[in-house]
Order: sequence, then structure tokens, then C-alpha cells
Amino acid sequence: MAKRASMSDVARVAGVSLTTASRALSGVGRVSAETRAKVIETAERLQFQPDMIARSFVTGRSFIVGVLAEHAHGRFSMPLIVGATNYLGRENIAAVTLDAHGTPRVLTEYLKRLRSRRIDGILVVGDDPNRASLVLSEDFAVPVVFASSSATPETDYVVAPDNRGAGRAAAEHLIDLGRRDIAHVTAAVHEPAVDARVAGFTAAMDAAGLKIAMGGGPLYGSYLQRWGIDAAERIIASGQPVDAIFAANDEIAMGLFGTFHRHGIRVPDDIAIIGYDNRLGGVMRPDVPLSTFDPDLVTVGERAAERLLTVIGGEGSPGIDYVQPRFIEGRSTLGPTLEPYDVL
Amino acid sequence: MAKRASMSDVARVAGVSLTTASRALSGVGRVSAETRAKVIETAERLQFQPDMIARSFVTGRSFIVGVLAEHAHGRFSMPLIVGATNYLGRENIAAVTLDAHGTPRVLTEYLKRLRSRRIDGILVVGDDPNRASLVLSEDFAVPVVFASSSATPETDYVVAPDNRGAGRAAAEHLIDLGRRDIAHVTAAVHEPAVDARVAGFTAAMDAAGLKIAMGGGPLYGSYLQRWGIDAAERIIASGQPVDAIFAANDEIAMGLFGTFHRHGIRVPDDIAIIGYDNRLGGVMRPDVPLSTFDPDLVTVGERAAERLLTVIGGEGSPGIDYVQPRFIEGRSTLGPTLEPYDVL
DNA sequence: GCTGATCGCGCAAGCGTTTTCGCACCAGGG
DNA sequence: CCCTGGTGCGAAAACGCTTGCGCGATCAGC
Repeated sequence: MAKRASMSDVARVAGVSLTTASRALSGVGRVSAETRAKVIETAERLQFQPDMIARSFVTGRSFIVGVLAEHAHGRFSMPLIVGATNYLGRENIAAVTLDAHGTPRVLTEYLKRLRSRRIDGILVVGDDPNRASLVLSEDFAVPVVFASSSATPETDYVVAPDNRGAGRAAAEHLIDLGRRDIAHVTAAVHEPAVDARVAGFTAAMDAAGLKIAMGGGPLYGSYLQRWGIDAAERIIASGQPVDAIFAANDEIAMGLFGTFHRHGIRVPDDIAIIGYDNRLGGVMRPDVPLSTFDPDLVTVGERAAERLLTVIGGEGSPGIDYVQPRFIEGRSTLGPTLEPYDVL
Repeated sequence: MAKRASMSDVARVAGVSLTTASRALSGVGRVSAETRAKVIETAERLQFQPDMIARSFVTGRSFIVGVLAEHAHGRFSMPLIVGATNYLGRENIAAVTLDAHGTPRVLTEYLKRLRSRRIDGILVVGDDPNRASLVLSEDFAVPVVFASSSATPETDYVVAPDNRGAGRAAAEHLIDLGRRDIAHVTAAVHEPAVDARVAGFTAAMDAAGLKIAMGGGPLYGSYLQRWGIDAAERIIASGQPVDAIFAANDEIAMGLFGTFHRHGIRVPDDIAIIGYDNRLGGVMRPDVPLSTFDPDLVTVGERAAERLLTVIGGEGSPGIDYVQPRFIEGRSTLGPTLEPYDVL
């Protein structure tokens, strides 16, 4: 069992001091070109691998970050976490993933652990209900980046999907298709993601000189399919003209579609529908049934991790970094007429 | 900026030697009860947190494991990874997540990095195509556990969903419902997961003295919805009696259902259907449309991580640890008759 | 009261790197 | 020839913890 070569082994074999070896390999400090070459050659020959733990020990940088998730198993957390940890891994950074859902006492315990590891930074994934307790003491002030969270953008580093942009894009696309009576069926008002999408949607409609269908504003409800069904009923009952709808998520969109279909209203012929979330993302059929936005949470996670490393490196400044949701054109806007079977 | 208290600080304040402080806090070695109490009290008062890096440095244990994923972003990898990393986090173990998809050269580079960190163990998630290159040199022989992988069960530590058990459970459930002409529409033969489900299914049918419908064996095809559609057509065209089907995944099941519905065959009244994967898992409707199995990959990941820590601790022996897929009873076996709208 | 075992504790080595300080050497300007 | 400034390199400290070894004190057994 050949032991691993240490740096002093390299130094000895190369005939230089440990100091010189360290400098030659790390690239800092003054070493002559020939000495450096000799050391590097020796290191390779001995298959030298620097011991990161020893390095961490002396530099204080652990090359480990903490990933604090609201609810790690959640639909939205998973891609964020995987995106982030995967990026970190590529950059040779380890992650200790902690599920913050629990009492503030648990969070405190977790923070202790992170400090104990001399963590380089923290990535907060999703909205942490205990966010208020995320107070870093002065002797443990590491960079924090928020992924897809409603943090305060002025002082925090945030990476999030561009809900506003998606709302705008949805409206613009429907307008481009020639639709004029466009409604927006969304979830609860004052939810950050909802408000942002409403704002973008409204702005695009205003810019086109169009009034939002069904009363000039969004229809607020919930994220449930049930609400989509109810909203469709309400739209039909109102008798008001509606030829397109932007739904706050795919569940609502499916509720709308099912109800319209039952009433003989064709999609997209009579009413075009755009959803959000891409929940059905390529699950079924080769042809995409529902037009929707994929918030690309994996990318959000990656970018958040990238940003965290930047901040750890001492660069970058606070603010929100938006990731553009990817529009996926499906038959609910493109045609041919969507049948229930198509969605299966 | 108060510096962190080190163990020697604790020792000094408590009036003992560094050695004694270490022993009192770690619990190993001989220390009198009163001294121990005094040290612990002092440590708490000073908010002492042991420096894990220093500890790693001296003990050689890094409290970091490598997570090697086949394709981290994949549908199946994500829950495995999240389950594993989350469990590890709970146990205060960090993870460096690496996507092994790439050349063997990349994998070699990754292994170097892991060695460089003195990793405690490796978790292989999913089937690694480069598995053959996962050769650990003798100076880097750490425990390896495979999560949901087709590793060799005699020599490796494996945690996987019990596909065999699911196949058996599916058949048994359908038999319990009084069905007698039960078919199995599955994917490609010789795929480990497929074969295992076939084996379980066949065993249960044999035990009940029943012959598998549609020729005594499974219908092999692919995992695509298209195959479900084709299989349904074939079943209908054959004229053979079939009153229940176990499909290899939910896509196939949906293809079956859609086609049957178009032909006026009611589900579950005429034909009951059970799928696999729980892809639609609670996405839509409050009532579950499709009866299916949830392989509970998060749990598989957790158990694999748990197992890895056990092996690192020097215990446990090779073999497969099966996680039982969770049966989810939906309307495709329970009724009332499933309509396309219900699935939306 | 003597011997040997056990107990409680401290000294000091050691883990592998980075980094500060300092020394010797050399070239160029005064 | 001296001084300055730069260059190439090495000695040694430091990081915070674990642990083998040893020493005095206490204790059990006879």
C-alpha cells in the first residue's frame, strides 16, 4: 500500500525546500522557471495530489458551502439543489445540504455545524420561513446567496426566475398570435411570483394598448386545478369575449382546458392557453400539448452557485440576477386543436 | 470581532491541559467525572465549536463523501441525489456531487479530486456507464455504495427499489380485485428493472395458478406512450380476454388508457390498469387518476447514504438492500370509471 | 506495609500545507 | 566601491486537534 506522496516528498526528490515546492506548485511567490519546471515534473511523476484538508487547515477556506433548503424534497427545491450542487461539484466545492424546515432551534444547530466546518458561504434555496433567524454572528460572517427566494434585492445576492419577463413574454406572444381579449388567471395576490407575472403581463398589454379581458385585471385564485375549472366556468358564464388566457401554472391551465373542452370551446382555435412551470415537461407524447414556460430551475440553481463562488471570491455586488424562463410552444397556442387524449 | 474559541482556550479557562480538554469533550480516554463536567461547562460558556477541519486533518476522516451521478439532471437521478445529500447533511456529512457523464478521462480527474479531499466514501447514483473505470487504486480504497444501480450484488453494496416486489404486488392486487386475465405490458427485455418486474409479476401469477394474458408472457416494447397505444391496439385486435394490465411505467399506462377509452372500453370497469413511477404524482387533481407504484427514490437515496455511512463506520456487509415501492391506489383500479378529463 | 494494577492527567509529537521573515546573491546607479 | 532594489530560495512558525507515552497518585490484594 504505497502511501500518498506529500509535498515534502516532492521537495525532497526534486532537491528543493518544502517552501520552494509549495511556491512552484501554487504559482505564487518567486521561483525561477527552471526550478518550477523541475518541481512540477517531479510532482507529476510522484502523482502528487495536494491535500485539500491541510490546505483548508492553514488557509481557512474549506471549499465547502452550506446549502440551506426550505423543503428539500419539494418539487421546486429539487432542481435548484441539484443544479447548485452539481455546479459546485464541477468547481470542486463540496456542499452540506441542510433542510431548514423545522424549528429555529434546528436552524441554529445547523448554523453551528456550518461554522464548525468553516464553511465558505451559504446558499439559501427557496423561501426560508426561518429566514429571520438566519443571522450570522460577527465571527461567522460568510457570504449568502439566495436562489429563487424573495429576499430583499437591495442588500442581498439573489438569483431568481424572471417572473416578470415571463408574464410579459406570455402577453406578447398571445398578442403576436393576433389575440386581443387576453385574460390572466393567476393565484393569490401579493405572492411575489404572482405579482411579478401580473406586472409583466399588464405592462405588455398596456404597451400594446390592450385592456386585460374579464374586467381589466387578473383573476386571482389559487394554484389548484380546481381554480382553473372554476375560472373557466366563470369566464363562460360572464359571456365576455376571451380568446386567450395566460394561466399562473400548468394545473390551472389544465383545469381551464378541460372545462373549455367539455363546453365545446376549442383550444387553441377559440381560446389559446399558456401555462407556467412545465410540470408535464416532456413526460408524455412527443408533441407538447400545453404551451408553457419552463422556469429552468436547474439553471437558477447553477447560477446561484456560480454567484456564490463569485461573492466568496470577493467580487460581485448585491442585486437580483434573473434567469429567463424558457417558453415552450405547444398545441394550446399553436394548434392543431387540442384533444384530451393529446394531453394524456 | 471576537475570535472563535479554540480547544486550548477552553483548556486554559477550565484549568486543565489541552489533552484533558480533548478527552473530556470527545468522550474517549480517562477523565474524572468532575473534570469532564467542568470542561464541558467551560466549552459551552465559551461557545466552543470544535474545528472539523483540524479534526479531519489529524484523524484522516474528512466527513465528506463523493456522490457520483450518471446524469444528475435526469428524472431519476434528482430524487436520489436529493435524498442522499439531504440525509448526509442531517448526519453532518458534506457531499461533493459530480456528474460522471463524460469521458473516462473526466472520471479519472474527478477521482483525483476526491482523493485530494481524502473523501470518506463514494455513492454511485444510477447506472454509471463508466462504471468499469471506477477503479480505486490501493492507496485510495474507500467504501462505495450504489444507489439504484445494476451493480453486482455479491460484492457490492447496493440499495435499489424492489422492482420484483412491485411486480408481485401489482399482480397480487389485480388478482385480489377478482381479475383473472392479466397482461403485462413492459419495456425492453433484459433491462434489469424490466426483468425484475416481470419475474415478480410472473411469480405471483404462477402462485395464483393463473396464466398471463396475451400469450402467457409479457408484451415487450419500450417505455414510450406510443408503445402503450400500440399495445392496446394489439390487445383489442387479438380478441383475447384481458381484464387487467400491469404497465411498466405511467407513460405506457396512459397510452393504454387513452386507446381503450377511444374504443369505448372502460377503465377500470372493463380493464383495470396499474402503472409505475408515479410520474403524475399528485400533480393534478386531488383524486389520483392512475393506480401506480411510487419507487420512492428519495428514500432509496436516503437509505443508500445511510448504508454508506455504515460501511464507512466499518460495519455492514455487501448485498442488495431493497426499498419497497409504494402502491398508490387510483381510479384506474378502484373506479369510478376514469374519464380523460380526470387525468388532466 | 508492600506490590502491582488502575486511574487521572499532562507533555509533546505529528498531521501537510501556507506564509512570514530573512539571507545570499546579483545588477545597476551614484 | 558602496548602496539600493530586486530575485531565488530556505528555515521555521502557525493552524487546532488527536493520541501515544509516561508519571504520580490511588487502590485492591495479600
